[in-house]
Amino acid sequence: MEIFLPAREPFRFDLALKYLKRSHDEVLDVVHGDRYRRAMQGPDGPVLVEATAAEAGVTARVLAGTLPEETLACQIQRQFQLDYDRTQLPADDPFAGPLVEQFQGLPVVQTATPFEAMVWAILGQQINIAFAYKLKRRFVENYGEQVDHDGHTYYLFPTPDRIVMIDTDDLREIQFSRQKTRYIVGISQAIIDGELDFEEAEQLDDEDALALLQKQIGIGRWTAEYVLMRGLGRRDVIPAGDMGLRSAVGVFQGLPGNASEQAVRDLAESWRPYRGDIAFRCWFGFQHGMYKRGKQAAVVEQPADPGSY
DNA sequence: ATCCAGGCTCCTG
DNA sequence: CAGGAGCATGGA
Repeated sequence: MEIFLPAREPFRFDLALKYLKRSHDEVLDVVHGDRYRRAMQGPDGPVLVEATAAEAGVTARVLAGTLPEETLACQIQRQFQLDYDRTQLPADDPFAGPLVEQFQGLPVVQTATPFEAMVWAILGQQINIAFAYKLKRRFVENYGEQVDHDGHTYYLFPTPDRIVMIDTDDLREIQFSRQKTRYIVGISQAIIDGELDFEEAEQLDDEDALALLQKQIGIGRWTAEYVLMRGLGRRDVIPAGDMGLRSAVGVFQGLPGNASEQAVRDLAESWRPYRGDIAFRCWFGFQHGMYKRGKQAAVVEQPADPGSY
């Protein structure tokens, strides 16, 4: 089975893949050349799906297992925001403009599920990204179901049911801190108990959804905002407390250090209602060597060749 | 060794 | 209610 999914222009699948290639330790969103592959849960068990660029869109197919065509379409469409309008981003803004222009067509690449976004955000709290990826890799390889195809192993993200069964000492063993362990097991249990429901959050406006998520221990403002932005497709939510954003804004404003969270929020006011799109592009730019100190603030170079990281 | 990294909780004043 | 200490863990 193979289906064509049209994308609203501008859209660049290759840029999305570039974002996904940011770590060698990424084991969920696998990129082989120009192919995106991902294992996920289907109605009849694990499946492996693939997506590649096509003329004015994306082609999606199932490589292993079975999945209803509509489910496949929805998933890929959601992960790559194929139907989002990217023509109204703030092109004239001094900070956002270069990001809008240089990364035209880049969607806010979504995680396969909101749950995955939340766990990933917790893993990323207060540690460097490279190490966060290592933690995720060990976590996924140890506790995720696997799908073998073409001599390669693909992983599903661990489920809440599986996570609450894990001996917490085993998580310490793979270098999870006590807090991360507690937070991740906690939200897994909350999902099982129906206390935390992403479909419920889906129905709420940004403010209320953020408040709902923040009721969980370990989910502060940054994490909640991250989940809305990367897992629930909300375009106007920005994790302004983020170190990367604060650093980028600090460079932009010519400060000796990072900008404050408030300064990021203030600057982002003019990006409404696409603050999330700009924040994501800022991360992408950061990933590609923008925002180096010493450069004239508003001048942003053409992104350096990626793939090295 | 020292400081920092895609924060959070909890306790002060 | 804002601000900060304390936390927890590895990497540069």
